[in-house]
Amino acid sequence: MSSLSLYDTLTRTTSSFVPLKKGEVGIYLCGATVQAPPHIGHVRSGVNFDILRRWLTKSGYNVTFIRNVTDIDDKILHKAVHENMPWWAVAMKYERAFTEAYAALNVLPPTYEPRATGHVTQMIELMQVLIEKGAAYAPGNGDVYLEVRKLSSYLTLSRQKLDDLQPAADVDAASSKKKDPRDFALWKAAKPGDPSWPTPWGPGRPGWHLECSAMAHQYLGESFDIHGGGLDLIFPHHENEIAQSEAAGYAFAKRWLHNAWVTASGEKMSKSLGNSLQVHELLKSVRGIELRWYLGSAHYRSMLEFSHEALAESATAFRRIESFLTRSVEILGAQPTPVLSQAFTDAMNDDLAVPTALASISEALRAGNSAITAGDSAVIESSANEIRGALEILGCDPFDPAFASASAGEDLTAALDGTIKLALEQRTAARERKDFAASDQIRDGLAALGITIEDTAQGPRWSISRDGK
RNA sequence: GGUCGGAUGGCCGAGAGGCGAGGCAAGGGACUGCAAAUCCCUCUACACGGGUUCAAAUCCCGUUCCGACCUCCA
Repeated sequence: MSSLSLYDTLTRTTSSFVPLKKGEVGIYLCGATVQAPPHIGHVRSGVNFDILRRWLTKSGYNVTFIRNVTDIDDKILHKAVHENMPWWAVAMKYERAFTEAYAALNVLPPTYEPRATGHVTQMIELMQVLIEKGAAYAPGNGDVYLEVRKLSSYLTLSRQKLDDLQPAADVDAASSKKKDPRDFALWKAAKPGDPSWPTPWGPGRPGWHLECSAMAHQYLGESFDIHGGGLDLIFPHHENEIAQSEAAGYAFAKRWLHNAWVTASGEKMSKSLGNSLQVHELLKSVRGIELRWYLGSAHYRSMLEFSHEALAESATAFRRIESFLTRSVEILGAQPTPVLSQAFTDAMNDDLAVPTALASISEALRAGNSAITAGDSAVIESSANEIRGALEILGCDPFDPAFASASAGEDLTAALDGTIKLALEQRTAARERKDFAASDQIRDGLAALGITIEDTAQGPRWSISRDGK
């Protein structure tokens, strides 16, 4: 049995994963800033880390998975003006959109999902510690800053030098109270009309970075195993989290994992691409399980170049796997029992090498399909078990109730099945009397309704072939 | 300017010194009344130029192109 190795952005190397506490893993994932509907880049992060979580759980760890919601932020405030809604209504609206997207993709709910606005107390406490230790200062204008010059370890995650950074453009130096232009705001004084919370330094609202340090500390303690997020968070967000937390005396994250982007036309996804790559839009052309399969199929550290063609192709490949499992149930009369193959396990243990793991599924699929032709139920069963075991880890198990069709009830399905079987009996009769015109008419008629007929050794079977949900 | 990635066959996408992942598409074959599904076979690549080595897609040097971050992006 191999053991898990994971990459670490801090060391830029892959190393054996050893938890701080035997049998336990604490993960903090930077979740969404709820200021717009989720696009597939956002949920790729969710899917990638969900696979990590499932794999750790399967490996026997008790995983505490914290994924925050940033529900107060400049963009949310702007959006509130734009949409003529209170800022908290904007945050809630998009938080729900994210929750729905995660659910559609079978991303397991976090152990806890803390909101920034619910942790102002912890943030104030953290700032007090930082000020006491001399790492932060409140210049009297209501802001609180972290003094980055004092931190020798600052910028080690992104491997930059403080003096090489381009000077921040956010402040006109004249009015700034910062000791150094690169000092960053832990807390921002309230401007007229802004939401605010009372603090010892005056009313204000959280800076972007402070929340994560405060919440990670609250739920995972001074030190925890894995901190994750998108590549673009390395600097400044994660760098600043480290600065705040270490200056407060916490050891903080032992390992950093960052997922790469979904790109379109070689570029990182952005709002300029419009709404077409929102999860909500894409789910009109493929099912959630298919979108998840696509997003999870590339290695988490590799860029995934999005195209509608690639997505459609990926969905086709997935249906092929799903179709085998469906047929295995028809033949064996029972759902497969998830089993992990050695090849799959080894691949996953190698820094979650999902693409390699998928190759093992392909092999099992071929063996399983051949076994159907040969009527070898032992091999059908073992192949189906192995495939289901793999799909379960990838969060793409078609038997998972999370993917159960919400629209068609069981009664309806049974009625449809009976109806189609009547037609198929007619067709079989026609074929037996070699009236192929009549049999083809039935098949074409069903095809026009989106129902595909396949003649198998066990007789005809049908499936709904139309795209969509 | 600083930091960090990437370039693999028609397409997607792994690998990271030797035994040429896998998928999709395409062509051929088997099966079929014809299909569909399935299986078998074929096509075999690592941006460019040097170098190291018995051996380089993989290591080193250089070049080109693409991308990301550099204070509120997953």
